[in-house]
Amino acid sequence: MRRGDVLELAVLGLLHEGPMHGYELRKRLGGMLGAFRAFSYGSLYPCLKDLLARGWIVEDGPADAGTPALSGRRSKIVYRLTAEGKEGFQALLAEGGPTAWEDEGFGVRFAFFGRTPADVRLRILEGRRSRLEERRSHLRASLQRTRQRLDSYTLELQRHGLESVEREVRWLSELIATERTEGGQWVARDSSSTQGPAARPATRQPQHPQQPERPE
Amino acid sequence: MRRGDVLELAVLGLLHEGPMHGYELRKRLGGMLGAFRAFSYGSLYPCLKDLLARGWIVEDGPADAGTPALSGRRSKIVYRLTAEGKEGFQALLAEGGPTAWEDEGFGVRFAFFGRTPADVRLRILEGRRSRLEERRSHLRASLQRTRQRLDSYTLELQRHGLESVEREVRWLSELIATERTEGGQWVARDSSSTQGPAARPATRQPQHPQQPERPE
DNA sequence: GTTAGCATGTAAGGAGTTACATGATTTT
DNA sequence: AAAATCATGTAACTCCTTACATGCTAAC
Repeated sequence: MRRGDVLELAVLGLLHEGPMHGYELRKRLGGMLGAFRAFSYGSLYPCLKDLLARGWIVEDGPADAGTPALSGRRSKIVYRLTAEGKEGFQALLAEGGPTAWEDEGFGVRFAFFGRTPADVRLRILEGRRSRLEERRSHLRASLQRTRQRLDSYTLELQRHGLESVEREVRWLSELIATERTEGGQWVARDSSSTQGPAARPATRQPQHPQQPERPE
Repeated sequence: MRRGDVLELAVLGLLHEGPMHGYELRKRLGGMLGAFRAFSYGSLYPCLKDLLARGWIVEDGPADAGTPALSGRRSKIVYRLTAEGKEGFQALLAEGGPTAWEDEGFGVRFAFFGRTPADVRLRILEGRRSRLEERRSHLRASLQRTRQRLDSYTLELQRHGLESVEREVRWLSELIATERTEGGQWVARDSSSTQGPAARPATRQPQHPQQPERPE
């Protein structure tokens, strides 16, 4: 059955912020990346079941300890991360496998960079960048080849795609540079020290001056 | 069984350029959008089987009529689009359902705009744009809400995501403007008249003159 | 003559969605 | 007291990938 990497990672990451029940998790999931699709309950609940079975999370007594009026009966099931869960989360993050450079896999991992050791962060950013550089050269080659032979819309699509990829590569390069200079030795220890390097990577000019694009 | 919209559409679209066998189709599929993932044979061949059963494509005698040395025995199975196939293709394009505004669904449809009636093109572009505008306002709201409370990486991710979406909306708006002024009444009639409106939408300076390097 | 690449398939399974079924709580 | 929304789940289905199985043809 093996639940999906992305969803599992996201759930574990969110539960670092404190115990939560399924419904709430799903909403937070939707908001996380903005563009991230919101994982239906049909995926979420089975995923929670798996994590429970593995002992990475446990059902909690009402974490609404403050709120009155729900004494004996509880309709919410609140999940809390266990020590094993935290370990598993770190292991998944560090895994770096091919899933970590793909769009979604990268997105979730980046979202939890605040809890990720510096070396792993760098590895993921660089892996993602080379993935995109591959895509870029593929697109460039395709544009060269087909220059004349293709109809205008296909061309426009490829041109726009190429621009997007180039933009993303520049973004990653900036982030990597920042990590290299600032983020050298910081490592997460526990959930209270949620503080990475400075907010924005270096200075960000409106126009990208020259940037020879890092040919490989 | 109902094969997937995207793959089916892509196959039908590609076959408009002339008969092709599976292996070749798969390669073209990979190149189409550049970023488009390359659909494994495990999806492609069953899809072809479905289309065949529906009568939208037929097996052709060796369309390598020119090449010698493959007389009686053929190892390639060449597929050709039927009239029903062309009709079905147009119907799928025009469908406009929610799938048409999603990333992949939009991508394929755009790639075949050269064969799409002007009114359908406009509808798809506008649908896509409002989809992205939704995403944009969602992201903006999220950024407002969480300004302080979130760690720097999550913030940076959302900021970058928002910029991407805004860029995409501008692109679509340019395209829509061009369609409105130039592409008024053009409609595809048959596969020979593969010519939409002018190549690039409106004016777009060649800011990056040529790609000098092209690594790989 | 054997490796490499072309070419066609199938079976099993992974990852997720939709649609459904159910009940509790809050709002109107 | 009805309607909305919160909350939890399951079964069936979709779409696609991986891994396998097979044979042809070209190149070295």
